[in-house]
Amino acid sequence: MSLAFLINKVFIIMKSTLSQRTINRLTQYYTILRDYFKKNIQNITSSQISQLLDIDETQVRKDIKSINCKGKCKVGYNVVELKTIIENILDYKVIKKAFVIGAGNLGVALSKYSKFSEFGLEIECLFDSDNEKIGKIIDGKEIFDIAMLKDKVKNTGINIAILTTPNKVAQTVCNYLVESGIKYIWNFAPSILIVPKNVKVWHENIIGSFIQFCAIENIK
Amino acid sequence: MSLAFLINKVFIIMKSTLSQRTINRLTQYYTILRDYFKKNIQNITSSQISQLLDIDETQVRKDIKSINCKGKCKVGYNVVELKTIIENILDYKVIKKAFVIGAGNLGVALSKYSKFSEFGLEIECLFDSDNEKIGKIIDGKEIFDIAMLKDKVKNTGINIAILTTPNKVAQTVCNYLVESGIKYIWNFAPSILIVPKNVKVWHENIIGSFIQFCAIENIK
DNA sequence: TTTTAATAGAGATTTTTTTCACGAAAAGGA
DNA sequence: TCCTTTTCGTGAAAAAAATCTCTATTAAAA
Repeated sequence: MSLAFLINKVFIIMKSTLSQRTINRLTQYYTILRDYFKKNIQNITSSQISQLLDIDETQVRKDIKSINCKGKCKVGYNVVELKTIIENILDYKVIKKAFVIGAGNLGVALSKYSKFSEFGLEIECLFDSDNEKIGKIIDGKEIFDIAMLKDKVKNTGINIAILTTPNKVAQTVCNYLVESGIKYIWNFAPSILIVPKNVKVWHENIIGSFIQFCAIENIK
Repeated sequence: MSLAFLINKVFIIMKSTLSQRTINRLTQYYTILRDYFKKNIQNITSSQISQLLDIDETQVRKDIKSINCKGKCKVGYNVVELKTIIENILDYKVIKKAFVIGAGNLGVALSKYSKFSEFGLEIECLFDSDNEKIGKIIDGKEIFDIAMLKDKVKNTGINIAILTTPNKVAQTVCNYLVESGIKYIWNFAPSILIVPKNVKVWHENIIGSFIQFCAIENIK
């Protein structure tokens, strides 16, 4: 049993015991850590994180403890160490290739978004059904006929799709994605998709998120 | 004391007692209700919602109870009624005007996104500092010099900004937004913004959201 | 060297959220 | 009309999460 195997095993065990909420907060901490890292700041305290995110100090310490990162009294946590641990636990550096489905405004914007690669997400290519769009190149990524998806899945082994089609065709396209072998769907359409148990959907309900913001802050 | 006033008061009281989690789930229920409404389905049961969203049945009923919507045994909830109540509580139909800051790919995509208006969000115009972009029209909305923001805030009374600038200038631009009178910032840059207490920020950390998806589903 | 102040860590407590279990209502068939 | 089944409604229990309190550590000042 190699060391790498053991370490990987530890990570798997740890990640599985983290609650969704903790994972969410870790991504928030990570944002700050990137920033501190860029500014060459070496240490960060739980109260600094706490103030920036409006999260209880003890909560921050508990989260950090839960990923086995040790802090130093009077100093705080080492920025590089904490950042690296979060990267490893949350697989920030593992390359995840995906297809963008729908070459509309959002699909194109996401395909051009260079930040993704910093976080391990690489867009392989786009798919659309519009003949006007098929064949065009977006930032080095070709737009293919959606009919070719099945082959592409087979040839590349990629099983993540970023769904950016209009609402009304979302379920139809989704069914086709499933049929083509896609296992993970990051859905930007504001609709709930029905999929088999072995396919996972993550809803990125942007407008719903804004409505939440308005409701919580009572924006009129 | 008018009826409208009383009703409004009841909504305010109710909204303030709703937890963030409940508000989040209500936006999810709303997505389904829109869909059922379009398909002309008249009733929906807690177990249908529960199955679509993988949320406990009782939880769904408790949430719906918390907004004073009554169901009927053996029938479920009236789709139109429940939809309308959620719309009223979460202000789906209240028009909220906003500025888009940054006319890059994302800023333009959001400005062109026609769905927003269905949910009460209207983009007034865009702002950028790039002379190449200033003066152009995106879907009927002009791109202005960011230096003009202060005046625009004063003239229109709009106090919501959708921040889509690159990370490295986000805090600088944010400071300028605050100075210009913006009170609510919907931030798409993956960085935490420091603002005064009277300004509220809502972080839409898209890539962080994807990382969460990967971590929770253990995508490799 | 000693003292002080800042900060992590850990256990206990409280609060919130979710789930369970059961009663009541009501539609539809016998 | 009565029975059966479905589904809502609700109080109690359980689980999870957040917060509080106190202790231990350690860097830096006295």
